[in-house]
Amino acid sequence: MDLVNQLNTMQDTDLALLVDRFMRRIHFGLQERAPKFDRKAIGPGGGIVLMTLAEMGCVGLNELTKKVARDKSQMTRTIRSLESKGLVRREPSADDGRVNLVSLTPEGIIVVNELMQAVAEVVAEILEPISISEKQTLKGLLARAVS
Amino acid sequence: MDLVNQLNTMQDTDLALLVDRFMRRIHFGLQERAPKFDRKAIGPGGGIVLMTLAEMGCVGLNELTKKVARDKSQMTRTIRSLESKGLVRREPSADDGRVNLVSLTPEGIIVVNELMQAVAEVVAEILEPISISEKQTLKGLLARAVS
DNA sequence: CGGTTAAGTTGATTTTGTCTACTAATTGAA
DNA sequence: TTCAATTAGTAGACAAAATCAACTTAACCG
Repeated sequence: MDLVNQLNTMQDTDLALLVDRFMRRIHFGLQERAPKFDRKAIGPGGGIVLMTLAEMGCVGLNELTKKVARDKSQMTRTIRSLESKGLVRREPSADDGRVNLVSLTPEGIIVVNELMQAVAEVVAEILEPISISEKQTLKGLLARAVS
Repeated sequence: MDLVNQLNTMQDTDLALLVDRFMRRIHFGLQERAPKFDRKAIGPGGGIVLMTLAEMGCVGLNELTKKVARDKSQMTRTIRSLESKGLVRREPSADDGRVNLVSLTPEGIIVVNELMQAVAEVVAEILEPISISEKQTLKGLLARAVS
């Protein structure tokens, strides 16, 4: 790594802090609005799973776990909780007897739509100081980084 | 809000997921390297506080709490833990008898430097697919958003 | 067939987050 | 000046999430 790269790397530290603060602001923003959309008390953990399911469709628990970058055992419990609330459905895969396919129920779709609207509002609020084209840039960069 | 804005806002949802995944990847990256730099077992919570202190210098607990966007009572406990490890120091403020000023000790500075190097490496690794100028853009956008 | 790997579950433990109540110091206005 | 309201910080209790290890079952591969 050359000198320019090294100097640049050292500055990346605060990027981690920025991302953390971004995350926390989303969190607080959603918490404020929770009474309006979180009637099922899904919480942050459940919310991320639901939104990821909305993105991925019907998917095995393990694959879902990798996507959200959390622990398998925790995912089992989160899914069970969402299932008990009627928001997701599980069915054994026909192809592979080990995998349990998880997907949103019709009610889950309603709930995740309400959630996503709240998330969109909160994010829009946080990103208010930057322009629309900059938002696209930001999203594109993040997507390339974490893909 | 006009139609274009509204459409755009709806897409902001996945930005929250991207930020979450980014955060988790930093987390896992650091966890892998933890044996190499986290000799004091400060953990994620302590790490964020130490890095924030490195950024802010000597600062009251309440101000620090607002910066990292966490709970006051939790911050009290985190600081106490770091203090017991000799990484931070507390002293009552001369100006205001209520505030406890927190700052890094010399040992804390050493530890936070090691930590920041690890963070920088992990972030650089995650951001490997994007160019240096794009990193600057990303950081600038995030800074403007969460400032 | 038998060993190895992968998916998922369970249990135990720790770390964080959250909420309420509290003390002490400060502020500010009658 | 005095007293009510606010602010900084602490403590306790509890809930949510993360972590780690052990285990079952199914699939894979030689």
